[in-house]
Amino acid sequence: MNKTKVRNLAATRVTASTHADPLQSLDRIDRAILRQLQTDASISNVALAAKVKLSAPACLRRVERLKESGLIRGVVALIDPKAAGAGMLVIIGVVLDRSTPESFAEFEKAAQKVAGCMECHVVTGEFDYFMTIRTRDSDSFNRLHAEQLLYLPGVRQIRSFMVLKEILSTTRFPL
Amino acid sequence: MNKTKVRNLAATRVTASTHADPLQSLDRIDRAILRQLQTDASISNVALAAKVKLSAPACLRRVERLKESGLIRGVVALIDPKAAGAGMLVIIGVVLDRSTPESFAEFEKAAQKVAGCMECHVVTGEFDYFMTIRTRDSDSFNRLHAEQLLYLPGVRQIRSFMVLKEILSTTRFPL
DNA sequence: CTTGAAATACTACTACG
DNA sequence: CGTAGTAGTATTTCAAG
Repeated sequence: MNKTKVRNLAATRVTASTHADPLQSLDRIDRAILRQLQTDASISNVALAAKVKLSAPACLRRVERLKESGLIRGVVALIDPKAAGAGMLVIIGVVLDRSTPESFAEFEKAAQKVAGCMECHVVTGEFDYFMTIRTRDSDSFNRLHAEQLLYLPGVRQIRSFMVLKEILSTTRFPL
Repeated sequence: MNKTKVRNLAATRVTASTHADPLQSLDRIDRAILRQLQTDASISNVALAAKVKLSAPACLRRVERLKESGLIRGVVALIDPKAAGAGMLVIIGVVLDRSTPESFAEFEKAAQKVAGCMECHVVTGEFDYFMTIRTRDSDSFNRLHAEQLLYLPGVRQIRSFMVLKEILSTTRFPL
């Protein structure tokens, strides 16, 4: 009885507050669901329900609540880069010529169109941007570098850090 | 009839060769499937089949083949970091004291245990490693920095690049 | 080796207690 | 939240290209 009350409260808080720390308002079961779905979301709802020791409808309701609350941003298939012929990863530090809003906007617009660009972030420190780019091999990166990166607008300097070994690369979020 | 021949060839190559460029051996339908699943894998198989203009069983077989071939590494739920109370992203460049195998191994082992560490790569250039870490805010990062990062084994220097704005962050692979 | 149609088994989903 | 019932889906079988 009391147990039920606590669960409802927890579930309500999720949908209510998107800010603060929504993670704190998740109970043990919600966390177990998120952990599982972050690892393998192709699991069926009944199997998931069994894992978290819940009935199927109750489990489904929680999953849908987590999606609607925005905590689960989406469910996607991950492609193995190496198998897809893009085993090379390069991290790029970019310094712009001028630090004007126009300069930044122009660069960002162009950067998103760079083939294989997976990430692009504005950062503090000695660089203006960090980008990560997936490509096939050093030849293809060299081509990309010469044909696209060097022509990005307003760029003063580009420093490339070739990734020799990927120790860790996860989409999983610690709960 | 020629069309069928090409498709068969394509499908065979996928399961056969994991190297080379498996993407080249995928036909139009496989690419459409991958594009869709990378965007939203929560779609039902019948809906996916309709999108790629195929019968449900045929579509399901292709999806399973793509999984078995390793091209689809997995299907996962993505959590919104901000909603999960980890809206801050920091990129860290690490320089080790000594460049010995033991030194690298020890660091890598410890780095994977850092709370919120999403990526860790060995790189060429002025750094030995790049790591990306998700955390709540500057306070929590400062704590992490003082309590964990500074105690990573064999570290000579750590340079932090705070991410001010995430322009692009995708798991989607260009096909 | 693939495709699509039909049949079966299972699952998601709804209504209700 | 759980139980029971319904609708829809995944999955297998099989015949055909």
